[in-house]
Amino acid sequence: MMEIQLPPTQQNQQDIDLIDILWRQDVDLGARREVFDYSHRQKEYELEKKKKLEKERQEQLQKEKEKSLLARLQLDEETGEFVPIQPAQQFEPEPSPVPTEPAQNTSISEQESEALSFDECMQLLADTFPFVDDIKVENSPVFVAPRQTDSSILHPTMPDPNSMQDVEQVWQELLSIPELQCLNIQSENMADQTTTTSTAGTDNDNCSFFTSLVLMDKPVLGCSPQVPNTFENSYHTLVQPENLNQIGVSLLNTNVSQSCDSFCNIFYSSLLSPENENNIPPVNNANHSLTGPLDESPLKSIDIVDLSVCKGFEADCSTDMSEFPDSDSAMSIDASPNATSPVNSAKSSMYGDAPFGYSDSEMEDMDSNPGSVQKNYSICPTEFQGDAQYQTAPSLVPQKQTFNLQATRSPRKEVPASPGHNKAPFTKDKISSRIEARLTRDEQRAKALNIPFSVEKIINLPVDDFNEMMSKHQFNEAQLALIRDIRRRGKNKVAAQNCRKRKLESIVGLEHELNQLKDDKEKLLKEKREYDKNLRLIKQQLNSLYHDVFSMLCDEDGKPYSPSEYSLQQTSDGSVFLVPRVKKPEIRRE
DNA sequence: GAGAGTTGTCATACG
DNA sequence: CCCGTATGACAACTC
Repeated sequence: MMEIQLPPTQQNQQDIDLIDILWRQDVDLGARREVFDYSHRQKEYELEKKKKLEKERQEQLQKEKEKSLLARLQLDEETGEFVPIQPAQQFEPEPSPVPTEPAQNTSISEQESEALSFDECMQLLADTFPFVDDIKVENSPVFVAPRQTDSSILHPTMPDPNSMQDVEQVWQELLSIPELQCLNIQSENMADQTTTTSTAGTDNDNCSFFTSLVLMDKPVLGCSPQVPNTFENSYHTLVQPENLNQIGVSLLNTNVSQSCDSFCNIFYSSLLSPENENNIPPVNNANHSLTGPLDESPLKSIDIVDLSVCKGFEADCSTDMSEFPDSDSAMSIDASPNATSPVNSAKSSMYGDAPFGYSDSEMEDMDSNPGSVQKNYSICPTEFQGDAQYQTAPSLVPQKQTFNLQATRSPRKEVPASPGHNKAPFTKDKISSRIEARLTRDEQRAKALNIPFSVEKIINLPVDDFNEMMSKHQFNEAQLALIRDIRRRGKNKVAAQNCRKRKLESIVGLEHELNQLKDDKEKLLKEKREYDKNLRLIKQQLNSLYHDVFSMLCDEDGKPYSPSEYSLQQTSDGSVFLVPRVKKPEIRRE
């Protein structure tokens, strides 16, 4: 299609005629008149421009999110990874976001003003965060405040596939925020509380915030049809602090959809809370409303877990580890775990501490006894926060069970993925743990013992260089044993590989040789057959020649010689004689 | 679930 | 004696 770009000022009658002519030419091809309409295309161009702007806004917002996320992280010097700042550091014990004022003090007008501020908030959100608007308006009726909804503020439009993708992306990012992931743990604690404080201990109770969030990813998904009603009914009353307090309780006793409902309630109540109401900068407020109220109690809950479970865990670890048998290696020693590198802190994980004093073979024991080790991991969600965190309560997070199954199926790969650093559940950690899972066992062991060389170096350096390198560092006996074992195993591994390669090559060579010999044999047999054939032919010819010659011979009487009585014989000099046949056997018999 | 192939490891022999 | 290498045997894992 031809491109005609004329500013309206120059669009004179001649141009319009030209457009008409062109349109008539192209109308057979299905072109519509609008194609040639400058204003129409101008509109399209503006629409595209708008879309672009929206996209840019989204990207900017994502960047801001990442920034705020990074601000909440600190660099783990040991691993070089970013881990969330400890809850104790990051989250000062601040008053609950839930207002403590009695509900009766809140007048209807105040509620309305709050509702208006909510609308303002929504307006600001809609302006700065259009796809959030989409989420709220299109996907979740929960977010439409039914009584105060102003259609001019919330524009319900048909879901755009692109915006839907953006929505999913946003939710995934939300889920990757450590604080939100902590919701999982919080919900577990809630579930624990449920089992201890209430009698409702069904599976439904195990629905977690995490689940809610995941469900929000879909038809906001998991929210039951009653959600809008629930929200509608409780929208005003939710603003009251006592109801906010009840949210937690309702969470404990609800099923998945109800939990989702509660999450929505909390989400919105956080928007409505006075704390958030005061500082309204749109984007920040949006972020804060997502992370703020959600990240406090969960992390407090984690602390409780830290204090209760992990201490026991550490004790368990120490006893368990000390019970591990000594190495199978002759070079291994029974150095005590106390003789460890100062690098290890008291909080380092079992894999960080325990291996000292245990050679690689013990590590293998651990590898091969996932039950003895991984069980311990699984009871400490905050200390060991690789993928195993989800093992803490499989029933709580059913969608993770497939992963757990896989993890138990190949414990070898999984155990090493337990770096033992104090990490928060964070997507990045998951990735890194998966990367670690690809490390060889020796690499994992070397890492666990803080050996400063790469396994590759340990194995491949020449003896002199290796000894020189070793002399530059001070190692305890466990480390020395491990390094020697790594070198021995590495060398042997390569040797075995070479051996197999040679064996295969030898087999291939022998097969090749065998085939060649078979070919040769075939060739020789063929040749022999040829020779035999020729020989037979020559014999026949010779025989006929003999008879011809013999028949031409006559005695003195002109009679032919009888072949039975005479034969022709040739001497070495080529002369031929007629020799009478001597019946030797008869003579001998006589 | 059985079976073949692959890989890592160990034990042992040898140079 | 130590070290590296070669190789058979075994176990774990994968397909």
